[in-house]
Amino acid sequence: MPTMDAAHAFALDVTKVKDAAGLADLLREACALMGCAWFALSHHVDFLAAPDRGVRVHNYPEDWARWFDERGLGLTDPVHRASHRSLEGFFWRNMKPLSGERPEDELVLSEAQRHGIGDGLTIPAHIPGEAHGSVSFAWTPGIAANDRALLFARMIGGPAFEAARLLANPGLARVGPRLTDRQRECLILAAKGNPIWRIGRILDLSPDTVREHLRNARLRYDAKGGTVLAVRALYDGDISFEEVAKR
Amino acid sequence: MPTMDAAHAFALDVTKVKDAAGLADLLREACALMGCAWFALSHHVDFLAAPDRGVRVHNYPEDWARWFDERGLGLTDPVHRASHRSLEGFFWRNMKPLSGERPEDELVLSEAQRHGIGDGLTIPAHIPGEAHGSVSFAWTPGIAANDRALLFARMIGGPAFEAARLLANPGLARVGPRLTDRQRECLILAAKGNPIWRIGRILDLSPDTVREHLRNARLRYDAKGGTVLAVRALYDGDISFEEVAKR
DNA sequence: GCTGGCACCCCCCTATCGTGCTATGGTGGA
DNA sequence: TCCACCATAGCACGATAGGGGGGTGCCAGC
Repeated sequence: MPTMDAAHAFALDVTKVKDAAGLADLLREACALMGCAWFALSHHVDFLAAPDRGVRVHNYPEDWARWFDERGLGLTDPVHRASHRSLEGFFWRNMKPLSGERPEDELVLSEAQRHGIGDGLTIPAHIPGEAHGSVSFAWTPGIAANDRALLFARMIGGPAFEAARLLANPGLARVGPRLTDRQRECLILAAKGNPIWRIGRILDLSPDTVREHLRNARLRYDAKGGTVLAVRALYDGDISFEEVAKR
Repeated sequence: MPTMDAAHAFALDVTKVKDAAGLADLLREACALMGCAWFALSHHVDFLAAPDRGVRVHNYPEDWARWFDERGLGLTDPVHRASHRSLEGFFWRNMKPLSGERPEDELVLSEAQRHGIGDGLTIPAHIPGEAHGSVSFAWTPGIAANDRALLFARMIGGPAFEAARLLANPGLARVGPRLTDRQRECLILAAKGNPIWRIGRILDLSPDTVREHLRNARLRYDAKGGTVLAVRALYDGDISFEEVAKR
């Protein structure tokens, strides 16, 4: 039975996990409490065909995970899409209005069904300017996710994701190409709307140097222009809205 | 006593609230269950000296609210800052490592204390590319926020904020200057890195028209350049990361 | 009937950006 | 020692954006 005490214990334990396996064990236990078959905690990192940033811990069938990955569903997946539009956690059966409809969705859901994944629920996890993700629990076809499980998932989802975040990047829990300090400084000023010459004056650099830093930053993100660079750096957490907010 | 059943009831009731007063009543009840004195649900909308976007519901002393507003603490407030760096909810007494230190913080906290606001906890609420906010509960000085309250707040924070979001904008739950459709289309394509001439080709418009739409969009956001426009439109929810993600 | 907002189109001009190439000095690891 | 990476700086060119004009037609609200 999922209880507040169990959630409390989970929140305590999860701060102590050392690796993904430990996190998986805890999620498996939580899963058992809720009577569900599957769990999946994942960063949504397909944004730039990301290499290995972020963490994914799940007990889905390997077949399904492969099918999912081969199609690069990290962002297109209806559950992930819905989780980008919500914050409170939702049942999959209720997510259509959140994610809108896409022709491929039907295929994804039926394929999941084929792999023994029926109804489920998802707790979104967002931090402004950092990697996004979600924690999901799913049941075998025929069993409906219930309210109590959703409440329980709400209690443990945040801590679980926070733990994953720390595992992904023990240092500052940031994901992404990680610009150099100078590149970040230049980018932040540029994203605030400063022309290059003023960035140079502010940082006491030659305009050409600033241009060079921005150029290298663009290279890292494979971004054609300054706008794309800013957007991607924001999404990936190299810069945050707070830093870019004009003050 | 905050229980899962109470949280469940809250989550049901909160979907039915019609106005801010109704939401306040529910939060007051939740507050009573947790034994706390204060609640505050708020969008963090000081970003652009925002006029009236977003919702704020609280029972803080008027004096304190005024003091807070006069200083424009919407973004600078240490609790809000910390909530921009976390997702799982936190006790105020533990938030220093999250928010970093600023000299003014001491003043804010002691001023809060002076108004009868002691320890508390905050549940952050973020949606990529939408308004940020948080739900906080606070106790009178001397009483410490407890774990059970945190768990309870985790269960009700999301639904409460979601309700506030819908109140703020019954239509699509979006906050911000709301660009016209054409402006949005142009901006999205521009933020993907397309040069104006290509945007024109895609939308079957003259480049000058595209330029015109972008110009008007910039005017609305009072944004100097395209980068600033994209960042602000992202922050305010006129466009979302998903739309801007290269595909 | 007027005003305002929106979408649409056209012109010009200049500041800025994006990019290609080069080069130096420092640092840290293999 | 050498290589890789970073920060710094410079130069030159073409592409682009941003800002300033000028218009048209449509529709809603007063």
